[in-house]
Amino acid sequence: MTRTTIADVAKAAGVSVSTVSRALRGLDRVNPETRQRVEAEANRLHFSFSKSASSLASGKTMRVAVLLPSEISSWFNSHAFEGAYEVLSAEGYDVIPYILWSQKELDRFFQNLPGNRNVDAIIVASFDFDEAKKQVLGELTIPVVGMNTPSAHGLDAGAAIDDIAAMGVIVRFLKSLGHTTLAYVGQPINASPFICSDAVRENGFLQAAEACGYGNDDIIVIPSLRNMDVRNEQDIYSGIVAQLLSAPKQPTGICVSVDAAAAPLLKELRRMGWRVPQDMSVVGFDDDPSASIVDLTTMHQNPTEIGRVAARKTLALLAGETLEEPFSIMPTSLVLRGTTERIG
Amino acid sequence: MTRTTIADVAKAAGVSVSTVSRALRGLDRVNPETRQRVEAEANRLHFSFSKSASSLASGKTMRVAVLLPSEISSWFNSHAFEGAYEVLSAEGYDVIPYILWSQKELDRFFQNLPGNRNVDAIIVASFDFDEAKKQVLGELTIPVVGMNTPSAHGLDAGAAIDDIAAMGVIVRFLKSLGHTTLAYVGQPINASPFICSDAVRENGFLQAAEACGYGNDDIIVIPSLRNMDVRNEQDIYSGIVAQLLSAPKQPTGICVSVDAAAAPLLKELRRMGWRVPQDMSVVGFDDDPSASIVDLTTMHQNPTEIGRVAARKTLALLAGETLEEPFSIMPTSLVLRGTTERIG
DNA sequence: ATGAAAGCGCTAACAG
DNA sequence: CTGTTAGCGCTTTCAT
Repeated sequence: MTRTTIADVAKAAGVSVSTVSRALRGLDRVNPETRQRVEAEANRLHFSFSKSASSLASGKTMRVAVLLPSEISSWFNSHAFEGAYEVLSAEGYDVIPYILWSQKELDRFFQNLPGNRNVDAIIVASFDFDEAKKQVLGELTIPVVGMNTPSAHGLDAGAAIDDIAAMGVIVRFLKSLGHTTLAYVGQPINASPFICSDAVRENGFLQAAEACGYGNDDIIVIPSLRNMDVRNEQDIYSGIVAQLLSAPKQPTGICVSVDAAAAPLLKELRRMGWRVPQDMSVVGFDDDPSASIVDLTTMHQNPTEIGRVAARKTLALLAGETLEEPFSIMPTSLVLRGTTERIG
Repeated sequence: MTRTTIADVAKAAGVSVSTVSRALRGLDRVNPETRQRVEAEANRLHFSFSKSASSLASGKTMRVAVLLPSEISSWFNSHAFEGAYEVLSAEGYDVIPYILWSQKELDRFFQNLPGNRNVDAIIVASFDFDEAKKQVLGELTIPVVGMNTPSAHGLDAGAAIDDIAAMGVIVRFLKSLGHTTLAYVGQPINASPFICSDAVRENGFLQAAEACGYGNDDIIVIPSLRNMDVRNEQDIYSGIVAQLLSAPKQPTGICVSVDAAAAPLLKELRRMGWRVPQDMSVVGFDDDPSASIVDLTTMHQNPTEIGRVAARKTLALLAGETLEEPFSIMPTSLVLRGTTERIG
């Protein structure tokens, strides 16, 4: 399996390198017979193009970067990545994840990628950037597309759900069930310094609650614990339950910002003797596999599809097209399961 | 953000390209002052290397491919990938997933990658290859490392759990609990034509059962349904439960090949009126998040660590080192939770 | 329809 | 310590 180059194929087929190049890439202006011969030789010699050489010569890298905050193993990230991969790989692109755990790595990424065309496009998942970064992104000549990024600034396109509207649906649903006191529980364990759909959702909760006539005393917000010392999960959730139960007005309708936090919270709530849904309704967000396991009422979203749509926009942009609708709002829907019930 | 090349930096710093190259790559034989000046200019001009040019010139791509069967969003795959990413990216490598859903894509991968150094190494997750592929892999001059691949043939190194031994532990545990009739439930929904830890585990179950003195009538195996028509999940699992309950000798100890299948199975079992663990013990495999949610006794493994170890071996191989222990057995441990109980 | 030639941006000896 | 000289393997005009 010694490395064979296009020159080897050319020699074997008795043609020039450029002919081989054209033939193998399916360009026109090459005699069918010649093409056949070339293809046969290429095959025989196990030839394949060197991506580096191709991209150096052509200026196209056939690679797109996908920026992920914190981890690729989370439900959202892995599915969004997969959706993007699915459509991009079909067009021959390599899709390279860049997992950015910290600000430092973000900086490193920004320092290396932009300048010299190392990728043809960038897809960004979930996180928001500071103004300086947005600036840089905006100046980039390659397409930058978002997947559930909270802001469009600096991006050429994007696909995202409407967190604000979705939280509105949840709040109104809870109100319709007769809950007069509501709580919002932020993602308890959140290592990433970037993700902020959490903040957006909290905002949506607050707005909707106000619009629905809930007073300041009728709502309680338990924020994300970003910089806390490491404790075991159990402690974290019982702490949250403690806050919930010790509120002046005990909430009966709980919005949890992500399903992943809902399962342990439910368990803790029940351990403390509360009955869900009889005493308390709980609504999650995502509809990940854990939601169906614990029979959680939750806001459904489809990250795979978000990834696909983002990738399609990327492809269009790469093809030089102008998007009629650069930023798409992806659908979301409330799935009613067993953790919510009419109160009273 | 116009593309600046190493030549621009050289001109700006008043030195030659090769000096810039040396300076920026941290090689010795460059005057500290010169280096400073070069770095300053590079910074000012937002210079960064073109990977394509570097790899074309140096022969190193600084990229490693990770072959994944079916999906990157599964618990095992996403974590194994992440582990590999973690150690590889720290050394400056891009790590590129290749998700192979079908034989066709596997073929395409084999056709494109091997010949011309497009990656420096390949890491393969979970799946086994046919002899022809192993042959090709073996002939490859770049390192090929496995993560939980059932066979070592064609690989230069690997990190994997011992499925056979782990199943032995499960079977003996169930026996110790007094279960006289056992069942093995294969992964019910399995689109991939490659994964086969399933088959290996089934094998391990059979071997251990025999070794423990279980007769042919004392065990029942419900195989993976690979090529079945699409049905809803519910139906699939109730079908399994039906098989379990209609067996001549009804099993009381159930081994499920993956946790992901255990949660729905448990639900279905209970829906049919069976009490777990009182009437039946259920043991899973993986210890993924669903296991702790449903309080499942299961065999724990750490895919992230498997990915890390595989990546470290890859790095060592890339550095030309000879591994003292090319193939490592990764630890596994039975986690006792609430779905198992002494029978009778 | 095909070939020749000039790079793409960088690394790697080899001189100096 | 630094510059010169060749390529790496391919694409791309431009001729023919």
